[in-house]
Amino acid sequence: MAKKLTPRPTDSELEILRILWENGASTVKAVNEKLNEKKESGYTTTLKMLQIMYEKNLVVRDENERSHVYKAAIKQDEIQKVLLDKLLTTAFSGSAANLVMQALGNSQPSKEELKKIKELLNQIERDRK
Amino acid sequence: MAKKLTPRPTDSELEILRILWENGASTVKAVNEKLNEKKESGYTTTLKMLQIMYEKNLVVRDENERSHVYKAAIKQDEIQKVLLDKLLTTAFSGSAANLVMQALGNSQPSKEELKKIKELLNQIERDRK
DNA sequence: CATTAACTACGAAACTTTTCGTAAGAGTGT
DNA sequence: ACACTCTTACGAAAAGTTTCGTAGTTAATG
Repeated sequence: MAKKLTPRPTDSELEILRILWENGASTVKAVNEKLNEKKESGYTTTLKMLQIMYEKNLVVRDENERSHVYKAAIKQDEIQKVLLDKLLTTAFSGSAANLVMQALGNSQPSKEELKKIKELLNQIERDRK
Repeated sequence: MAKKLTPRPTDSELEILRILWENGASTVKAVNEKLNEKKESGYTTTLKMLQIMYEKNLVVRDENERSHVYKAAIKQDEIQKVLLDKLLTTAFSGSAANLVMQALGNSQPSKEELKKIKELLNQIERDRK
């Protein structure tokens, strides 16, 4: 049975994962074009990154076509959880409430978002009982 | 005028900053001892880290005593904001509400914490009007 | 005043991550 | 078959981070 260790993408890897989550399965060319919207980056650099990510099982690829098609191998949720946990322990000393309050304070949540958050809070309280 | 660029501590630097935030001004020895509670780390390694952090202005130091005394040069809040913003854009595509909900979902906020969060939400709504 | 202990400074090795150049294969058109 | 283009593979340079050994300084102690 293959071991399943927590994925810890580096910053660059995360950038690429975001493109794959947003755009779905993509060729190296497509990923590279997206990357280049933000910053200059050579084609083979992107290729190499994807190859490394493939070795690390961060992505899967379909080699049937001449241009391989890459796809994120992990869900965005999972990485969000991993990174959130890490931030929580390293920068917030484990206090989720502090983290949440900072996040709310620093952002401009819409009315709908506020509502959804409140509902979640109510639900947590209900479940608690 | 001195330039003020966003501090981006590395993981190890953040570990040391946490110790300084928690324990206040500390000698290399004290920091190293704290570090060693978690993992083996040579004295000169810690010293070097603090020296590098000093060059980067992540810490200040008092050289009056033979053992220099280091102190975090940035408030924990500031770093929290920087890292939260980064996480928000890189992993949550900018959706603070999603981040907040994940954080609430993954943690067990106490009754008091829930209350504080609700109050903050109410306040945001009030200010909105 | 020599020895030892507690420090700092600093270069450089070891590791990790990112970037890129070059080679080679495969398909297309002449 | 030849040249041209698009693509992958891969080694290795470049850049960034972490760890540590060694040398030198200061202060205290016999």
